[in-house]
Amino acid sequence: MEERAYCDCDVIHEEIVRAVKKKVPPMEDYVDVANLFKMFGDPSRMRLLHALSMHEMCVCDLAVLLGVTKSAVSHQLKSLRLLNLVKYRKEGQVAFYSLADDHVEAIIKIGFEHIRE
Amino acid sequence: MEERAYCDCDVIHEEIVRAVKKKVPPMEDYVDVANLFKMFGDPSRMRLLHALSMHEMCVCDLAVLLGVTKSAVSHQLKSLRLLNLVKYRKEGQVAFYSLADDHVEAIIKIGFEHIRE
DNA sequence: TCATTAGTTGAATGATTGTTCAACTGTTGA
DNA sequence: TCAACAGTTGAACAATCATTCAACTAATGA
Repeated sequence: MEERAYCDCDVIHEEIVRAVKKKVPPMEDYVDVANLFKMFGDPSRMRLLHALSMHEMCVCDLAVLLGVTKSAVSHQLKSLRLLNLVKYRKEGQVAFYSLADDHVEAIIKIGFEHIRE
Repeated sequence: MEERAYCDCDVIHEEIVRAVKKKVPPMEDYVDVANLFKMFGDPSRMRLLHALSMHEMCVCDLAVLLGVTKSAVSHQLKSLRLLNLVKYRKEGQVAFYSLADDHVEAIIKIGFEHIRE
């Protein structure tokens, strides 16, 4: 993650490395993209997102469906909310969660397509 | 990750949960999809994959470009190889790595698009 | 033939992360 | 007014993971 000054070997194909280096976006972009995909990189969270792609649900429903505590679900939903992957509407004390937009569903879809190739 | 028998709350919307439960794929599928996205969920690996999307490269080139050891790169490439996300051709002692197919590039692309929305 | 070099591997380590527990907030309705 | 309940939060813990180091394999070329 951190930039290092040395390496235990020399570059072999300098021209290529130099050319690629020129086109490399700032580190921050990679961190953002990685943080995005990290949300899809856990089976429980994947199940949660996939469930929400079928129907909006409250925290208790999700907890029962996934077989984990309300707390676990709430923690996960918070991470997902911070990255704008889910949204919710409140009805009394009940929070109905759903996917934030079609992008999220598209990523879920591409994932399932890939493993069933 | 493990199935639990209890939950600290009751289901609120039984019909919804039952309906969704019917459409839920086996756990193994979620594990596979999660393992796929996990590969894109690390900034270093994301940089590595993005670099390979521009040009095939050997382990040393990648190590210098990313500022990590050959060993680190080799470990990452092994994980990526096991999931069929990268392939390589050998020329003497030099292994030229590249993305396995267009699917991989598509996922990288969708990630960058998402963060620049 | 042997020193050099590209790449791999396994163990060790430090960091990250997913879950639970317990305590909390805020809303409802009796 | 207050008990019940949906949801959140933070600390703690166990598991996972990315990296390094050191030792190794195999190919090159002098």
